[in-house]
Amino acid sequence: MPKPVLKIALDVPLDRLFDYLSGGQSVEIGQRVLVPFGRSSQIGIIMGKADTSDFPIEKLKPIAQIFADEAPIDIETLNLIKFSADYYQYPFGQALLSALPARLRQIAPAVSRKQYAYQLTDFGRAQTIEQIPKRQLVTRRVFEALQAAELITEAALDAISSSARKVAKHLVAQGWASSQQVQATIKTLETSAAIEPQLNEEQALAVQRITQEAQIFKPWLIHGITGSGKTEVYMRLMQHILQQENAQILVLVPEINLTPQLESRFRSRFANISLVSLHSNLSESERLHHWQLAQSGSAKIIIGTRLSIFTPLPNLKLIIIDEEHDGSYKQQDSMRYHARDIALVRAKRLNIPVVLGSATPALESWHNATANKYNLLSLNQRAVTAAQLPNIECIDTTKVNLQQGLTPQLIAALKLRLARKEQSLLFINRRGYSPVLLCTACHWIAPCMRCSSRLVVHLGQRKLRCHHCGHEQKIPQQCPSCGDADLHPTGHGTQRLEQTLAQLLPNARIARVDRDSISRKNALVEILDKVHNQEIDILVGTQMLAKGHDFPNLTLVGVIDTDSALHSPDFRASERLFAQLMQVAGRAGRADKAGQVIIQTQFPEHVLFNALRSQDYVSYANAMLQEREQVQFPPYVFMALLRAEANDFALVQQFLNHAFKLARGFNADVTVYDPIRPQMERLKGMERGHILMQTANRTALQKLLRNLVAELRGQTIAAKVRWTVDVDPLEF
DNA sequence: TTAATAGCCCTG
DNA sequence: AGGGCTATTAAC
Repeated sequence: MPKPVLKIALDVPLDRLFDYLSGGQSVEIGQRVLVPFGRSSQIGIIMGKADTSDFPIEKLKPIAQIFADEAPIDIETLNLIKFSADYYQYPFGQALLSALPARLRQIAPAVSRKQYAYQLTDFGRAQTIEQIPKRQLVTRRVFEALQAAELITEAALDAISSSARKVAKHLVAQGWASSQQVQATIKTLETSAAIEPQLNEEQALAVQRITQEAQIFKPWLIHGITGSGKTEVYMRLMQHILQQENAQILVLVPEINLTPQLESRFRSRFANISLVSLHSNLSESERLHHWQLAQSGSAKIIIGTRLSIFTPLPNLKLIIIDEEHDGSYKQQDSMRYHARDIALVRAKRLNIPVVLGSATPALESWHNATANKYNLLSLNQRAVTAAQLPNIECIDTTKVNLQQGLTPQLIAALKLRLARKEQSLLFINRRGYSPVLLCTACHWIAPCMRCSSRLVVHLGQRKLRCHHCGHEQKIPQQCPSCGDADLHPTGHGTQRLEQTLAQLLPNARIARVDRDSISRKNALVEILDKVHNQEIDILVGTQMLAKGHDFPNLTLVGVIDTDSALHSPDFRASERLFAQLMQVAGRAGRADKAGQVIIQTQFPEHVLFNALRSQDYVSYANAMLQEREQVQFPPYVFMALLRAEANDFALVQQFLNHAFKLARGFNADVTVYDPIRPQMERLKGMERGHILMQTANRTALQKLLRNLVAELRGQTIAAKVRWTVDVDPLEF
């Protein structure tokens, strides 16, 4: 006789389970159900079964529906999400439901697993590959695949390219192929795997050491300079792990911009192994489909962004975290988890290795490596032996005459590359035309009405725009403060730099890469293709360009203005800047051509630039760690923030003062600082404030937060503000 | 958190 | 009495 009471997790901000009657149906833990809740319905997950309830049993409602044909979520995944919800002080039900694909959170549509498969029509069989233009590579490969096999499923098409489905549909429209619906299975193409390059000594050693201990929990930190071939090491490890039957591997990547590259490298190396990606650019049904392939164990390699750390993976044997220092592993809303930290927990619980890779590890990770909590593996040689490290120089902008923000040295270097038919990259971390609109008469600066920020001039659209809240307005004709008509866009952004370059170097072919120019889905890929085909001479862009793109003919990198980060009040700003500059510098001279990096700055003697010039992450990291230890900042202490915001700052103040008194009373081991305002005092019309809590004792902090949150929930003042706890915050 | 409802002041 | 507002409380 099945137990009558079910404990169910729901997507509600109440940190507890709800009891329902099973109605005599047999159910499993982890199964998805539909239940009546209040006057509506909710999707829930069964977390337990019991004979009785603490709630009056006659008030319990029966569940409305069990999704019995779906595989339940396994206990390991449920426990991992439970741990995260507890650690990050977030309601478990919400944590759990938000880890599922959106389709599984919706009440209406049943799960769709129908899939299409394609085959050539008689007409299609009569065609030859020569009829497809050489440049339509994907179309050619799809056509070849269709010729070779009787029936090609969508999963198999995915293995060719992410655009292969579209191509197949196009072939149907042309009458070359026909489609039919099939049972969802997963087949992959048998194609010849890409050739494996020779490993250098360091790479070989890294692979050897990790594979020797591949059956147990061990965190590895691969510190490899740009171009040292980290990806090749990952792939050898994956090959080794995949020898175990059914083994699954999770590869975390920071952002979706990076995924297609890594994905295609993995696809060509592991041509006959099923690989899926999980990221927010997928359609809802694709995401569900990939997630289910992962959950069923049929997908062996899973490449995903931070959320994929919570994907059910029945045979997970290895976790790889690429660019582990990247801030996008930390979620900045709802449950503010850090995917890298959760990955460590997951690997430990499964007793499997976890590999972190970076050219500039996060100081937290570096600290763990020097303390022997992580095993450090260094790759100091570039994998292409001919490739040399770039020559980095700083130009003092206070000592030369700038031409539209550019130093003569940088302009000369750009001209030289043009003459040599080599490519250049200019890095400027400010999009738009200019960061401020200034009235030269009264020094009024256009502010955002909803945020404590300045509006950025976007000349192309003749608009002022707030980069924090998205607010847009027309550029005023005269100063709203003094009526003067002399309003000047001041400072440089990507658009202005692009325009300046076009004037200075009229023959250069220039492309700009920032969030504005690549809003279209394929725009970035198209520009990068053009760069590869030598159709672009100069790339202008923001940090988007810093990541993982390999341009063999790029020999010059110019860095325009990063000085503001040198003196930022955020103690992590210099760590981020160093990582970013190391990364952009690494874009120069990857192949056999020596690269040059020119940094324009007012502070050429700054220690950060000295470390950068010698490409010396290690000594700079050690110096930063020493500083952090002296002033007792992370990783030497643990921090948590209680953040609050409301339309009315008085409410924020009232709430934080109350919380402050509570927190002070809980635990003397934790230092609780007075409520303060963050750098961005106002954001999207909300007044903000926070309390910082700090301690060397993580357990004490956890305990305090648990008590504090429990106490605050349900207090009247807490209902009047929006508040969240941020454990191990990255931004203040 | 949302949403229903209890409580309160106001008008008529 | 009932409209309109805010504060309180339940959600299984």
